[in-house]
Amino acid sequence: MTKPVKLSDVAKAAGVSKATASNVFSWPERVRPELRERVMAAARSLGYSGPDPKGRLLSGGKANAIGVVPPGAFGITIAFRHPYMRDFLAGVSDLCEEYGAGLYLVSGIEDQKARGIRNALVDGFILSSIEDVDLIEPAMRSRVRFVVMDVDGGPDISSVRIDDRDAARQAAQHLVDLGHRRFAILSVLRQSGRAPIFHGPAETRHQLIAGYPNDRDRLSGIAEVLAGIGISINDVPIVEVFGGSADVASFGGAAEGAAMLLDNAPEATAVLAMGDTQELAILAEARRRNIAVPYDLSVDGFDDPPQLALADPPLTTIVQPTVEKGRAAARILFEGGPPRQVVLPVKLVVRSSTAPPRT
Amino acid sequence: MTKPVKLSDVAKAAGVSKATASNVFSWPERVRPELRERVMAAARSLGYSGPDPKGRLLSGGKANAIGVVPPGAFGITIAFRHPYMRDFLAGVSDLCEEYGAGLYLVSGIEDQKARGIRNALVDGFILSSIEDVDLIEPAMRSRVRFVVMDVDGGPDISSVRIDDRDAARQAAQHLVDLGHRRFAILSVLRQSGRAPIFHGPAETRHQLIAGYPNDRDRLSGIAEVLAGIGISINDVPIVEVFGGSADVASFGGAAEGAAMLLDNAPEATAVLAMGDTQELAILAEARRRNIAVPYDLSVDGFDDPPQLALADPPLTTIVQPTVEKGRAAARILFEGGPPRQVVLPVKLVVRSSTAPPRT
DNA sequence: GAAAATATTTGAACCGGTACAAAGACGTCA
DNA sequence: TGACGTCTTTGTACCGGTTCAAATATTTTC
Repeated sequence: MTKPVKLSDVAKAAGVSKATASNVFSWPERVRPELRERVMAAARSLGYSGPDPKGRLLSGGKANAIGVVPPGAFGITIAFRHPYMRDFLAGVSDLCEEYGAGLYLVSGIEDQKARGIRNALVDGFILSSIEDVDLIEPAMRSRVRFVVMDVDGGPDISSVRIDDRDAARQAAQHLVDLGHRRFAILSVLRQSGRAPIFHGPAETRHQLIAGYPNDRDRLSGIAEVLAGIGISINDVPIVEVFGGSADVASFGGAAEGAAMLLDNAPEATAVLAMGDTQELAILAEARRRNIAVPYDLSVDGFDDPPQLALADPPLTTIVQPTVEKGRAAARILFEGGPPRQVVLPVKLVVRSSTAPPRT
Repeated sequence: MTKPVKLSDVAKAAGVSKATASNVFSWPERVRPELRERVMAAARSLGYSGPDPKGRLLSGGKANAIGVVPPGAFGITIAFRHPYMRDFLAGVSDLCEEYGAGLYLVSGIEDQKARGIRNALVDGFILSSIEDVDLIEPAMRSRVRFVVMDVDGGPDISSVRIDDRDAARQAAQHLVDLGHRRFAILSVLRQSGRAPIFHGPAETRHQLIAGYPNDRDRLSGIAEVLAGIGISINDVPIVEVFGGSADVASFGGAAEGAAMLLDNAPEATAVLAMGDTQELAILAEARRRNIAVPYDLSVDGFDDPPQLALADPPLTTIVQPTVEKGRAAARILFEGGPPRQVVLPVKLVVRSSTAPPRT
């Protein structure tokens, strides 16, 4: 293994200073053509193919890449297997291409992630999921900019998220417009391994619920709409359940939660499921009980992996602008400037899981 | 913007040498606990959060990442949108996760790619497509290892590809077994913008064809099987056509090529399409002419994007072990050692586009 | 033709760490 | 007590470039 040629070797061979040799590659127009050609010739004959990015990087340069920290416990591979992540990253990659930057996927699961963040050679980060909130701390320590997805980290942290409250309003309003008056909510518990929790009537429900701010926002959006027709959110039965992934046939604990909800709220004509997994779980549980969706029960949810449209019946749901979320996050990183908080609008897609109540 | 703290600042603050401070972070067990704690305390109070990867990288370290150069003219975004690339990268990412390394997607289209390669901060590369053959040169100049996909670059270049000849044998044998005797071939021309070329009877057809070695291998696999039943490949009508992407509704020039083939080989009972786009194009053209597949014409192809299974009728085709290709390529990079050439087996998936000839 | 303006080239100081041999500290054994 | 082995710590030389002010050439200007 022969020692690799470096810039100073070329400079010496061409009889110029290192600085000049450097200019030949990085600022050719600053060097007299004759000399430039001499350096090039030397480089060619030594087999030098341009500055090593390692050196360039250290010397104040940019890595010319942004990093994405994939969510959850599956590591990088989820980036290519989960429909949401694929769309999201497609958006990120659009901007990377536009700015001629590379895209780096940070490996590591669980506690390894922080290490992955510290060691990544990038100019900025995207923490791609709400599950990464505990990575905000290490990300702030790292010396590069970053953007958090789905969380409002305050004015000092760049973030991109959807308008959860408005999303909930749209979903709830849709059911109200259909004539529903008796609701039940299957909410999200973001703690793996926790059993479903049933909440009967209670005061200030939407502040007590154990979810993330996003989930509280959704609840308060629902509360707002229901208040408009004289219903208090405090009277609506709620089950919180850890959802797992909609990709997993079992839906994690969501199946159990769905059963609990139907047990405790048999009078409901409409269920607001606050996640895609939850929505699929309710559908499955309803089928098991011979409850016809949407005739006996309307189901409306959040998020839209392909399964929802392919379900039977196709599920009404709130659709996130997933690709646009990726674009927005990357844009913040590339454009620089002070931290920004971007809130993107969502869209209610009415399919066939909602209908007027039977009565 | 305050100047970032560096290792030497910490060392000074703790009253130790830079080397000791470095050890505290990289080889803690080499430093006496008392001193270690003193350095850590200094680091904490200065807000230093561990060695900057930039410095570490330059100093002989590894980037701890491998790069993938996406094929074609779409840049990175194809990595998340093209079914083949998604599967391939899922395989690559499996290995990255296993080795705790990051995955870097190199941006740049066309001639920008070489620059992207030179500037990428990675320990190794995968040139992910046969379309990247012209990048082998720049890749060799770069100082890192690399693997080429789908091409046999000889013993000095690591490569991963499928057994094209055997794939063709399987496809041809399948048609022969069904009883077909009159064949036509829709081959691949890998030059964008070229018009389809019709090849009537000619000598040593499979050597003259203008394709890549892979396509020649496929032709010679077919030739071998046909020779077994007394048919010379030289008597089989062939159209070569640039395929474009199967994602594009128009199939690029493939539609034109399909028409040319059916015009010139009306007697054929079976078409061997040498690419997925070609197969879809033949199917579409047959439908336009009211030729029933598979009753009037059997169609067998290579590669298996989801469209093929969803086509009407579902298409018989050769399926590549796409994920495994990604794994194998990454494995070569991670395991190191001398260049290796990996050839993976393929599988014929019989669906509904092939049947015995009508006669 | 000389001073002034402009274009090139260069030396030296970083960029932020790691590696390794040599030096110093400490304990052990004869 | 002195030679010797083991642990720690340190000085110094890289890793491979970029940058910038100062030095040197080359043109312009009058």
